[in-house]
Amino acid sequence: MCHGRVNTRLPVLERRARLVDAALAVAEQDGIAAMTVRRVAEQAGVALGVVHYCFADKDELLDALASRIVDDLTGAGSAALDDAPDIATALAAAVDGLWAGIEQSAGTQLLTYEITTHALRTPGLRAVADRQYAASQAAAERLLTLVGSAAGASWRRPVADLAAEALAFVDGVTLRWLVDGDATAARARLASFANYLATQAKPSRRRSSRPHHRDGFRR
Amino acid sequence: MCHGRVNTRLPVLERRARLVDAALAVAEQDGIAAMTVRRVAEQAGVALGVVHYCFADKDELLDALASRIVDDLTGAGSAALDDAPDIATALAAAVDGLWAGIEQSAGTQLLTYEITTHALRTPGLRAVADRQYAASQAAAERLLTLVGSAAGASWRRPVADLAAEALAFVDGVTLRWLVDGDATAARARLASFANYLATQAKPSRRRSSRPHHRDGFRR
DNA sequence: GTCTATAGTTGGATAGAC
DNA sequence: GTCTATCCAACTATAGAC
Repeated sequence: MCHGRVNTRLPVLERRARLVDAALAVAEQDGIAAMTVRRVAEQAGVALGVVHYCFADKDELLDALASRIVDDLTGAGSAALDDAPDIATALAAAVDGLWAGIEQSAGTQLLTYEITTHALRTPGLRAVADRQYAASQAAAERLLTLVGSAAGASWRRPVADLAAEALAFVDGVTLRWLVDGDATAARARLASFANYLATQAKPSRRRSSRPHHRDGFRR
Repeated sequence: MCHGRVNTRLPVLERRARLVDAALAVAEQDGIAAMTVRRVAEQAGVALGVVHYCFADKDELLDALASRIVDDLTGAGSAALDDAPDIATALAAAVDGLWAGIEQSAGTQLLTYEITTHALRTPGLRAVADRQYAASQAAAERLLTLVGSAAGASWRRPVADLAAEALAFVDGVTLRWLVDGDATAARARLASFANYLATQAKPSRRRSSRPHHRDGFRR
């Protein structure tokens, strides 16, 4: 007979996954401080003890939650970019996609900041914060590389440096948006930074649709 | 008879100030979650009940703490800038001073992010986050205006916009520095943003403090 | 594997003595 | 104004029944 959809008697890994789902739901809604073992158990529809059976302690659950969020966020941001006539167009498209993803996940964004600060305060969770930034940095580098190739341009400075700067800016803009709720201003700020980034690229291959060429001089 | 230095029988306002001091010490050290009413009372050397006598509840104490931090941080950042030959020099000096202030107050910086996220999660503390950003925005505008006049330049775009962008960038750079501890990279990122800001200014008056005019022809 | 029951802490808040 | 004593709620974690 089929194994059915009942919640009881799940393999541990499956149970862990569902508990992380529950933890995410609670933390997204009411913040990291509200994510207690009790509420997670309640949200998952299991008894309190089950959580402690699947995770050594609360920190381990939080660690798993952080990994889950990192996977969700970096996985979502990897949509392909269409070819673009120039770097400004490609950057605008990238910013659009990026901001759309951010705007529809406000709770998760806020939660990310909460997890970062909490990890910095908790000795045993130091690796969590490192992982968050390593993943974000990698995603930013991937996106910039994609933008470059979509526009047929290359970057004048190391992509890692540009990605770090872009990441910092997006972080700051997002945090402020969470506070003031002004999405229009946030988008304008991102557009402004995209303008700056455009000055950091130079055409590296001839675009088929661009008859004229402009000479490159350094800085 | 003098009123002495004993801790007992203080006027309420003085007592409140000392409790905020204590709250700041605790929160800087161990984070906002560790800032319990009990620990604050202990740190201040008073009984638990005293805190509840001076503050209606914990949120009111936290509100006062947030105000205190905002005052400290924006007050510290208002050092005068010397006259500078050009905008790049003025910006470099401003960044130096800004970063020096940030680097020597890591605990407070982290605490600021914690307070922001906590305020966003707590309906009664919404005003706290708004106040933080209003003060930061004002300080950033003040600094940029100062930079402009020190270099005898004016900004091509509204100072408010540039300040908001600078604030976002500094926020993001600071948060990442708190995670990875790489002050050199942080400074490099700020310097890079200063370069961008320099392109947003144009000379508006002849420098007067120099008898020899090495004047600025724009290369 | 899952549940109930409970131990053991810690925290916010208040009442009432001094 | 300050302190002690106490209430009550919520939390983490574990032990042991099923």
